[in-house]
Amino acid sequence: MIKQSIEMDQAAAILKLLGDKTRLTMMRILADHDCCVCEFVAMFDTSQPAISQHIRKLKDAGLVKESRRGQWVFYSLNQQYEHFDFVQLLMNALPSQEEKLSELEKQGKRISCE
Amino acid sequence: MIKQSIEMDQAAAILKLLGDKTRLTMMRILADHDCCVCEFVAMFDTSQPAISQHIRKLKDAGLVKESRRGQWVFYSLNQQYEHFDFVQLLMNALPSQEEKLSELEKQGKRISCE
DNA sequence: TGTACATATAAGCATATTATTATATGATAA
DNA sequence: TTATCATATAATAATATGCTTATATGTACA
Repeated sequence: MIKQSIEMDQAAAILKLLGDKTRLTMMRILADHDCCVCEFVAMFDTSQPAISQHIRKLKDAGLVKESRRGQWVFYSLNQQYEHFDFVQLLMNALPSQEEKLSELEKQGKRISCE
Repeated sequence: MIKQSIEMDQAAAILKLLGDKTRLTMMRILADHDCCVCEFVAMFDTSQPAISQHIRKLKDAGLVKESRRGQWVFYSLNQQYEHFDFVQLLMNALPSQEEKLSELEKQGKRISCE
């Protein structure tokens, strides 16, 4: 088995993207479940355009993929991403962000998208 | 055994630091051997002050530690760093940078510091 | 078709980042 | 003690980043 290793500039680019608390948290959440934009907006203390712009960076880099479901746009980790295993390794080293979602649920904001 | 998990803002801060090709490569090299500043300067295609400033960021964050040996300043990974295991996990996922050092050796620049 | 909701994009601004040049500091050795 | 080498710091300039507000797009539904 050949160990396909990531190159340094690619790794640096990924780490740079993940070196932002909002994006990193989004990714960690997506590692557990798909999420729609409005949930992220409710979850983070920032504006909808800011969220949208963070997501776009992740999408442009290929880390996440989108799927529209009616009015809503859901995002998920892109398992076809060239360095998905590298991303996963990282996500596994981070604490689950379940509370973020349960908070939403408490506020009744989770279901609003489903 | 309690799994001491890193917090998201700390993780993001580390990833941000490592999200720079020069710093990331430095760290990967240090994961294998201590290195002195002049070696880094010879290795990367950038100025001595630029290198010095990158190292400072890593040092300020606690990721590396310095030790002066005569005229030279050597750096090494700080194994006492609170999130050393997180850093190591990352380094292990990256390709060895041995060629960078062997290039130096070829040019006779490696020994210049020892 | 028009209104409402979800999301994306554009433009502008404040701040952060990184490199460069010039200079300072610190150690060694003649 | 002065010259030299190694490294750090300061000042500055160019560029990147991330936010905000305003607006556009896309979908659903009355």
